[in-house]
Amino acid sequence: MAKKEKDVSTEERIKEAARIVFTKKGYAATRTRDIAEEAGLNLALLNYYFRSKEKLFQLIMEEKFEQFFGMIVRLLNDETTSLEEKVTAIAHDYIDMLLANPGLPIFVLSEIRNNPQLFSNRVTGKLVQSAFFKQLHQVRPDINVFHFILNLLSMIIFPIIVQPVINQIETLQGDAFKQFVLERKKLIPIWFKQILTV
Amino acid sequence: MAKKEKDVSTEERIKEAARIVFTKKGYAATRTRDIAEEAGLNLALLNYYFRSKEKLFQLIMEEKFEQFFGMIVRLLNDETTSLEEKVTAIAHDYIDMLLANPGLPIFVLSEIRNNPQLFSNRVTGKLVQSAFFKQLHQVRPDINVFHFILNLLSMIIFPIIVQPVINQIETLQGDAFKQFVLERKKLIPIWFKQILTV
DNA sequence: GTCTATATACTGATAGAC
DNA sequence: GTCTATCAGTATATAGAC
Repeated sequence: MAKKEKDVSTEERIKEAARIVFTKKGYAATRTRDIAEEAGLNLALLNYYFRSKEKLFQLIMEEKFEQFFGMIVRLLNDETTSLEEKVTAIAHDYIDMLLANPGLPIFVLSEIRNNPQLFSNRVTGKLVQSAFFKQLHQVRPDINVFHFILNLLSMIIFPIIVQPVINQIETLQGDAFKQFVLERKKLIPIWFKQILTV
Repeated sequence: MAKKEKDVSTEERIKEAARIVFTKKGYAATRTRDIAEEAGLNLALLNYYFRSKEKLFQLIMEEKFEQFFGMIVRLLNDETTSLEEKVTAIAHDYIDMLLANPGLPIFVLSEIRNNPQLFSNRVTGKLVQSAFFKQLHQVRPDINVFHFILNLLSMIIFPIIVQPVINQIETLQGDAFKQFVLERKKLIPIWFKQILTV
């Protein structure tokens, strides 16, 4: 019995609280006291485990970066699937992930705005050389294929970003919004195929 | 000579500085000192003219809301234009406005996230009853037409939101990004027509 | 109207008891 | 490891001189 596994470790409880509060309010608007309260723990424990707000944030930020960009990069780089299969897979998997983490896109993108140097070109470098990029170029060599990649990601991510606005529409509140986004799993591959047609 | 028109009034200089700093960093990360410095004025003048950071922010926020939502709502509500004309006009006018104000979407959307109650349903109410909404419904009565409205706005706004990411791509830096977005003025109406096709 | 100096409140971080 | 109490630094806001 090396470690008594009660529920969750204090360290993990703080991290989970930090995920929630940072994602919801952003770095600047988050007070360390908010995180401690969310975790149901004492404020001093944050510094005991993570030294500073800044260090704790960097930890969460790396996680969220990987969560936001990782799946896309892996799916676009898959050498074994067709163009059509990639589009279907991205629409399906990414929408599921975003519905589970609706605050993720606006959090990552606004923190990049606040601190552009946080963002390396690792991600975009992989994009340019991706299998998806090459496959698109074969279908439409006449147009900069970034247009199509952006269109695909736009149609998937943008509705999640504007969810607080859409939720004001009476017929798109609560579960209706979720259903609306889930419909797009099937529709986006169809639309994407249509815009590729010359 | 009612008013000596030197350059600009102190009040307007503070407002302009506030527009720049708030849009760039968001409410929480903005210090009143940043605004004073940006305006080249003394810190105390902010409170002299606007009472508080909060009041100054609300002023700027209302402006930015109108800037972000106003043009869309007016164009969508235009009873005199066809569906196709509306799409062309939105793509053209809105892309120009966003290129002149690239920080606008992420600012407005992240402040709505931080403070959802700031956002009334005035905007969305008008959307549902808009001419655009009705015209779309005539073409595609089989699908929730919000899908198409969102697709249009996605394709226009999303590239601006992810500009800091796209700028990491070597071939899309500086003026190349601007040219890339300007190409979309012509392309988006074409794509939009294609996804409406059954 | 505009400045300097300062009051007041808040926030991140730490010391020290348990 | 976890808590209470508190420090030090910073931010908004104001008082008062000019």
